[in-house]
Amino acid sequence: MTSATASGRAAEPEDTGRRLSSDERRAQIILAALTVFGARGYEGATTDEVARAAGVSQPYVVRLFGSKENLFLATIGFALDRLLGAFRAALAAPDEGGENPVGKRIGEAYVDLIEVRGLHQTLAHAYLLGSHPTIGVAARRGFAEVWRFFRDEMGLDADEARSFLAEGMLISTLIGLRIVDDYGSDPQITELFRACFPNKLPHVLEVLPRSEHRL
Amino acid sequence: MTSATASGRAAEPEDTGRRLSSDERRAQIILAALTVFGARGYEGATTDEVARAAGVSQPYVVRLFGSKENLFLATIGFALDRLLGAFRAALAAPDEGGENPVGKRIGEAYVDLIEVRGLHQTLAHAYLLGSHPTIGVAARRGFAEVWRFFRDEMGLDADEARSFLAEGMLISTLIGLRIVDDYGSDPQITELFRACFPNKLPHVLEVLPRSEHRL
DNA sequence: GTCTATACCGGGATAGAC
DNA sequence: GTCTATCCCGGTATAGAC
Repeated sequence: MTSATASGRAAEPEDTGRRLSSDERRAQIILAALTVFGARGYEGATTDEVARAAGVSQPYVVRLFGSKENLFLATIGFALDRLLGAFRAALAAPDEGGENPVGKRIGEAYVDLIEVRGLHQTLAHAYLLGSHPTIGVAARRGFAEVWRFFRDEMGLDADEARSFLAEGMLISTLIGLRIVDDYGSDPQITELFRACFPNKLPHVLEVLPRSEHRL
Repeated sequence: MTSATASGRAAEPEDTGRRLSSDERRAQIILAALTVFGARGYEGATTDEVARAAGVSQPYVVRLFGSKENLFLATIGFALDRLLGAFRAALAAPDEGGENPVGKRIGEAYVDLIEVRGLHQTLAHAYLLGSHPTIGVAARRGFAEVWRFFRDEMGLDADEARSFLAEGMLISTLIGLRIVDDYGSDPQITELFRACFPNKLPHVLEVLPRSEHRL
C-alpha cells in the first residue's frame, strides 16, 4: 500500500543485493510466514503481509508455494522440524551430573524456541484447525509425532508424557495471549507468568516483547 | 447461497414460528457463533455461516451485534461466564466423603463443557489472538479471571493452579485438533487420547464426534 | 527469479422495505 | 424484529512482461 519499508517487517533478512535461489527464498518466506501466521492465524494472515515481511511481492509468494494453504502447510512442517530437532538435541545433550536432567533440558529447549518468532503460536493455531480437511490432518500428524517423541525417544510413560504436553500447551497459550504485555501491571498476571516460567524468566521477558505483531 | 436448511445448522433451535425478542435472538446467535468460531477461528468464520446456523439472515446478525468483532467479544464473554459458572457449581457441590474431591469435580466440569459446542475451541482461539487490539485485551482479562478463580476461590497455590491450567489447555487443544477423529485408527493417538481423558472416555467419545464442523 | 497489473470472488456492512 | 438487495473493500490467484 505504502512504501515497501513501511511496516510489515518481521524476519526481514540482510538485504544483500544478490538474487537468491528459490530455495533460499522459500526458507526466507517461511520465516516471515511464521511470524504473520503466528500473530493472525491462518485465515487472518494475508499472503501480502507475509510477502512484505519477507521483502518480496505478494504474487511471488503465491507463485513459490502454489497457494496460501500450501504455504501454511510448509510453514507448520518447518515448525515441527525445528521443534523436534530442538528436542532431539536437548535429549542428546550431556546431563552434567544430575544438574540438568532430560526433562528440564527439553522444557528449556521448548521455551527457547520463542526465539523463532511465531513458531509456538503458528503451531497452536494449526492445532485448533482440526476441522480443516488438509490442515487438520497435518496438525494431527504433527501432534502425534511429538507424542511419539516423548514416549519412544524420551521414554516417558503415558502420564508423564501427558503432563509434559500439557505444560507445553500452557506455555504456547501464554505466548499467544501475549500475557507478557501485562506483566508487571497486574499482580495476578505477574504471578501467573512467574509460575509458568520459573526459570528463564528474564530471558523470556527480554525476547517476547520484541516480537511485536501489531504491524 | 442455497436453501436455509442446507447445511450450516449447528445449534439450530426448535423452530416455533413465533417472533423472538432480540435478547432471545442474541442468545441463540451466540450459541451458533460458538460452533462456527470454534471450528473456523475468528477470521475464518463468516457472519453468514453464523447466521445460517442460527436460522436468521446475515445482515441481521451484524445488525444485532454491530460488527463481527463485537459478536466475537460477546461470544467469548458468554463462554467465560459459562466456564466460571460451571466451575463455581462444581466447587460448591458436595464432596461425597472424599469420593470426588474438588480437583476432580472441577476437572470433570471442564470436560463436560464439550456439550456446549465450540466453547473450548472458541476460547482457545481467543487466547491465541493476544496481538489483537480489542480481542487480545478481552482474552487476557478472561484468562486472568480463570487464574483468580483457581487461586482465590479454589484456594490452589501457584504451582497447583499452573498444573490445572496446563491440563485444561491440553484438553482444549485435543478437542480443537479433533484428535477424536483418529481415535481407534492409530494406536499412538488412541493412547494419547486415553491418557488425556482417563475418566469419562466413553462420554467424550460419544459427544465429540457429534460436533461435526465440516459444514 | 521476480515484478506489475489485474481479474475475480467472498465477505462485512449499509439502506431501506415490510 | 427481520428480510432482500446491494455496495465496496480486501484478498487470492493469474497473466504476462522483464
